[in-house]
Amino acid sequence: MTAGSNAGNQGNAGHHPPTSISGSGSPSGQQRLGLSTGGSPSPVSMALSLGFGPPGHPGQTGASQQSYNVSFPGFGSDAGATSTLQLNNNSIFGPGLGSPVDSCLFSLGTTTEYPSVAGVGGQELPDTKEGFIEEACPVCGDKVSGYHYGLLTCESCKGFFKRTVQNKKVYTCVADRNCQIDKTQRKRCPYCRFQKCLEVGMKLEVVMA
DNA sequence: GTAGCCTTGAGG
DNA sequence: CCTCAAGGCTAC
Ligand SMILES: [Zn+2]
Ligand SMILES: [Zn+2]
Repeated sequence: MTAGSNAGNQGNAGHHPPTSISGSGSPSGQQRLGLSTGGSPSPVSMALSLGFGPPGHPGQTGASQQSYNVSFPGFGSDAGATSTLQLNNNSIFGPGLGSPVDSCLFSLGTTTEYPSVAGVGGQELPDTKEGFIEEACPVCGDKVSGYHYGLLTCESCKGFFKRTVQNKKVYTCVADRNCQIDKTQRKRCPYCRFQKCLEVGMKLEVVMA
């Protein structure tokens, strides 16, 4: 459970939990994606299954639970690693938010990979000694401005994530929910952008807290 | 709606 | 007092 364990952990009731990433150790241990291709230069070939519980029925008791199921069946090391993120209670996609989809399955081709983040080759951790060489936002690839909602992201994605969660915005992908999120295309499909935000590990609880 | 900049406030 | 991140503000 590389991801499941720390999916909703860290009682971030306070403020800065682990800010001691300067040079050693893991920041907050937000290594949720089973990208542990330790030794496997495998490309990003995976199929993500986002399983939304309640499709958004008003009859629901307010959608007490929200679960994102991310599975990676195409990984050599971890065959079929499944990460489950469970959001109890205040699910953003609860009452007012009709989930755009019940379940969507999109596959990222071999050529489909993140901008320039360590991503496949490693984790989304800063890096060795000199601060973070990887100053690329894991979502859009823009320059990182600092830690936002659990990981290093750019200012725009920080604001986007904030706006989305706080105002409980609902987006809809006109395509097949597999839009490429780029710095220049990130405005194109907010749905896929937000999905990538979650996929990358941005924490909803921090915003809703 | 987007994104840069500023303010706030806790923790060290 | 300094640092960092959450969140507010606002020009575009
Ligand atoms: Zn970004
Ligand atoms: Zn899309």
